[in-house]
Amino acid sequence: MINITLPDGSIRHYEAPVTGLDIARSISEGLARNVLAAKVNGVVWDATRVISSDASVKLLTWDDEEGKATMWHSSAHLMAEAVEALYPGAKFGIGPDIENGFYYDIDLGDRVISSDDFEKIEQKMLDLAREKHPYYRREIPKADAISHFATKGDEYKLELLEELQDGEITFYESGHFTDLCRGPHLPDTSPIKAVKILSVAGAYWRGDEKRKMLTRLYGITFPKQKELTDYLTLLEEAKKRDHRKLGRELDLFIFSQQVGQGLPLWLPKGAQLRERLEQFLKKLQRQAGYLPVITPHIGNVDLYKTSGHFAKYGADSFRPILTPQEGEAFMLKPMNCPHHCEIYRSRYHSYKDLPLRYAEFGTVYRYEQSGELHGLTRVRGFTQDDAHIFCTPDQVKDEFKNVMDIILYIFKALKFQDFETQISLRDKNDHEKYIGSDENWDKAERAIIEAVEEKGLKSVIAHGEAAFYGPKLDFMVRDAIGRKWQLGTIQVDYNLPERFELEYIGSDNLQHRPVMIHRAPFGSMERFVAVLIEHCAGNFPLWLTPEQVIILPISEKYHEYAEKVLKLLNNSEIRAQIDYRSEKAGRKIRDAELRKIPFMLVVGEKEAESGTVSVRKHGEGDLGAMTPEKFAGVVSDEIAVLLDV
RNA sequence: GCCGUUGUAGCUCAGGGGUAGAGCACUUCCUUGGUAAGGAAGAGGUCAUGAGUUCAAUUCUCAUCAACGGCUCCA
Repeated sequence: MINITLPDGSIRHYEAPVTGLDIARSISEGLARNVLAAKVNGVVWDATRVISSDASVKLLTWDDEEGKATMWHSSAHLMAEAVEALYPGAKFGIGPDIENGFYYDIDLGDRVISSDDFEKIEQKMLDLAREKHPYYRREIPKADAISHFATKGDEYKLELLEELQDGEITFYESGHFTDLCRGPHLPDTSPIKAVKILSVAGAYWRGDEKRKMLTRLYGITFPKQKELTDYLTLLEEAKKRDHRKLGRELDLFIFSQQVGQGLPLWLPKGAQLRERLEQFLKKLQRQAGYLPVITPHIGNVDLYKTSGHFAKYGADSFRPILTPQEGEAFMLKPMNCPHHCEIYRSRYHSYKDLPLRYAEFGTVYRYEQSGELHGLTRVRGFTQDDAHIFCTPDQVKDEFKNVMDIILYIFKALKFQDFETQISLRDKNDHEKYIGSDENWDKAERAIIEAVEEKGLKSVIAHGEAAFYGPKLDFMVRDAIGRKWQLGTIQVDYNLPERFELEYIGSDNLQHRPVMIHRAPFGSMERFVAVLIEHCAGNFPLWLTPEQVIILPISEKYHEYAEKVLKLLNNSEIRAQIDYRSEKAGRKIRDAELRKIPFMLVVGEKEAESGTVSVRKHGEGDLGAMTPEKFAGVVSDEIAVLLDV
């Protein structure tokens, strides 16, 4: 007798060992048809795997993340089978499920797969799926596994096998494809009804740039054709939010090959947007006790030797600039912190001065590999909303929390609700990668973890992701197509104060070393604006948007009245313009809607006579007529609401 | 940097061994209008750059540059 506890707490009794599929059948045929895998005592298993003792079981379907993952993992095998059939002799690396679909890394020898080949692979997958091949799980001795792949000549699987212990090796077989795999998998291929190969890319074997580059095929599958269609529509919609596309359409920024790759040119509207963000943060920083500083765009190489940046990144930086006479070497500023350290060092400090918070919108230049550049999110010249807080060790946690408050306020004001936070700690086994003592690292890591806990923020801990000089807390936000970008960052640093021999005189009249906190709530203006564009699809909050209002005269006869309205609005600090073109109202409205201008004011005979404006709101439509004064009130009210968070 | 794809007008794209096309945008003219595109005419391109093949290259080959999708990297 076996007792199976289901998620609702009910217990079902079975005479003999059962599989997840058996349990599903005993509940309903419909469930049995939909079950993709079974979670047995918290571990995802094949639905066909025998459960021989009492267990709690959750049957997984397409509605469960783990059900989807199982389906996609099985789909990766299906794709591999199709590729093997179409490209005999292909060798296979790894093929996991991912957030949206799956991929498989394949060594095709001299052959190349391009997007033209996707259709035939999709078709082959569908043909194979229809044959309803079961996925068989087999436990296999290591020696047999090795001989299988040695015969096949697949060195990648052999390498993976080297790391596995005898007794924990399983093979999965479906159709003509056998793979070294931990599983779990679908009962058979039949749930895979809709297939799309999404893209092909190169990927280094085991993520190591020194090793061979394999062909990585990305795909996704669904149990229904409609879900695939919906997913593809979603992708199309996301593309419309792409900041590179909107940046051009809304005249925010451009790139020029003449100027150089990764060097954005901010157009007037983009510059206004960015300046407004800067002013917003500057105000917050004034209130929080930050002091502005300004430092040059270049710094002597020795400065970066002192900071340690030169040793770490010198080889991967823009080459130093030399003076013609003296032969001095200057680097384009890759970081603001060394400059700020020099400012701190320029005079004696008492503990009474601390914390000292130096803030600067500092433009830095970093050589990023050409393949890395991406719109405004990854550039070679960018402006950090940087600040460095010099404080006593006791002040670290409070200062850290104050910075978190600023970041959280900004995210709230801009409606970034679904951000993630990541605590990046060092890899304790890798001493090469970091500078500074273990003791200081421990102190800094503890301070961050505690501050995050005390703020009640949910976060993930990433070991080995710390900067070389200290641990950090990053705020990550996703772009339109789900890629994660780091925006705000707070980093504790015990190392630069050491390297620059920074000091303060304590109440004991002895010299002490301050702690430094690097922080940038936006991260970089470029990346932040990029993510903001995608986040709001170009419909910026009223207080930020470069053009708040456009006045649309019905005909030339009302230009004079339009100008009167404009003057009034400008006096109320509202950013408005007049569309003087000799176009019909419908046309002017359409263009203003496409430009995503929040308010349109239609003025014609009626309005001129009654001293009103007809207000139309972007995306909503006609709000009716009101006096310009009342409209100005509407605008300032809306801004007040947006900023009251 | 690596793998793959792409590069034709400001933008979106069609075309194709015999020195180029559309729509939108732009300019001018007509039109003076009421909540998502009024009409006409015009101007605009060394077909990314450089070599090669050819009687002839924007088209084919190669290289370079850049963009795009990934990988690696990211102070």
